[in-house]
Amino acid sequence: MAYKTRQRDAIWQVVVSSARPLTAQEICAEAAKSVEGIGIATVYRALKQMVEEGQVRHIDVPGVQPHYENAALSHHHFFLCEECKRLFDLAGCLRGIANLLPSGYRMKRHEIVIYGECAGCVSRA
Amino acid sequence: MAYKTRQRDAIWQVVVSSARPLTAQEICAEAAKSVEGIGIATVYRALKQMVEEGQVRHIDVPGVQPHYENAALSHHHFFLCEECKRLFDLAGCLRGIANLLPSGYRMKRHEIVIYGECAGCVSRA
DNA sequence: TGAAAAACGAGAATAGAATATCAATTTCAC
DNA sequence: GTGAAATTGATATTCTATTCTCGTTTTTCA
Repeated sequence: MAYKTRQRDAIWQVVVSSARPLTAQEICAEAAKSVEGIGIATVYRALKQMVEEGQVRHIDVPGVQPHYENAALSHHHFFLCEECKRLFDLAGCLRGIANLLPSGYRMKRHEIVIYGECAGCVSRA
Repeated sequence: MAYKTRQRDAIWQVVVSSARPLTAQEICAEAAKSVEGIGIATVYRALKQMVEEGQVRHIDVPGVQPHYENAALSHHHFFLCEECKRLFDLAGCLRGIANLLPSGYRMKRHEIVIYGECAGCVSRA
């Protein structure tokens, strides 16, 4: 049985209230504001469980550590700022992706990642 | 100065004559057919140099080891077969990718990866 | 309230790709 | 052909995100 703990509550709160995907480190740092001294192992344990239970999504983008976000968010893709290395959500998707497939191939899912500079870094430059 | 060696020739030949991106391991195994006993360190060294010199492209797709391919190939994306774990090239691209960007964001490049089953695995199933 | 089960935190251990090391071999310019 | 410089292959080492270990603490529920 799963126990309800201050640590897990804090981790969950951080994930669902974030406007963008976060790394385990970022989640740990943010959760530490509510639960002082929370350990990174606890964050990994909780995230792993939440991913298995389908509440949290694990996001792998080349070039940066894995990120995590609320799995309830609708289908979308990501933007990686090469300047500040932060990952952002992109709204919407594209049509015609299946047209890229050679005949005989079956598509199960797809990922789109855009690399560049976020608004903050563009204006700061 | 760079010396021309049997090993490098073999590695280069494997890369340019492959119909799809290969991993360092695959390249090593394939190159071993021309140069018996070629070591994995040599493959990594050669690939690293070729990437720096712009002849070879380093491809990072989540879930599989890095792959390498001829950098002279025109812009395209990738398909990962979740059954046989092989990576394939997809011809062409999509329009309107920049439309996904929030205002103020600057796109430098993009990646599209489709996951599914390749023709071989579909027909074998 | 008490006891069993689960979770915690700190730090050690793991794993796997990539790099470094180094003696032996190969390449190249002359 | 010769010697300096580069490369090779085997293996040790590094690196770092994640998991494991384990003694302690917290949660749950009768």
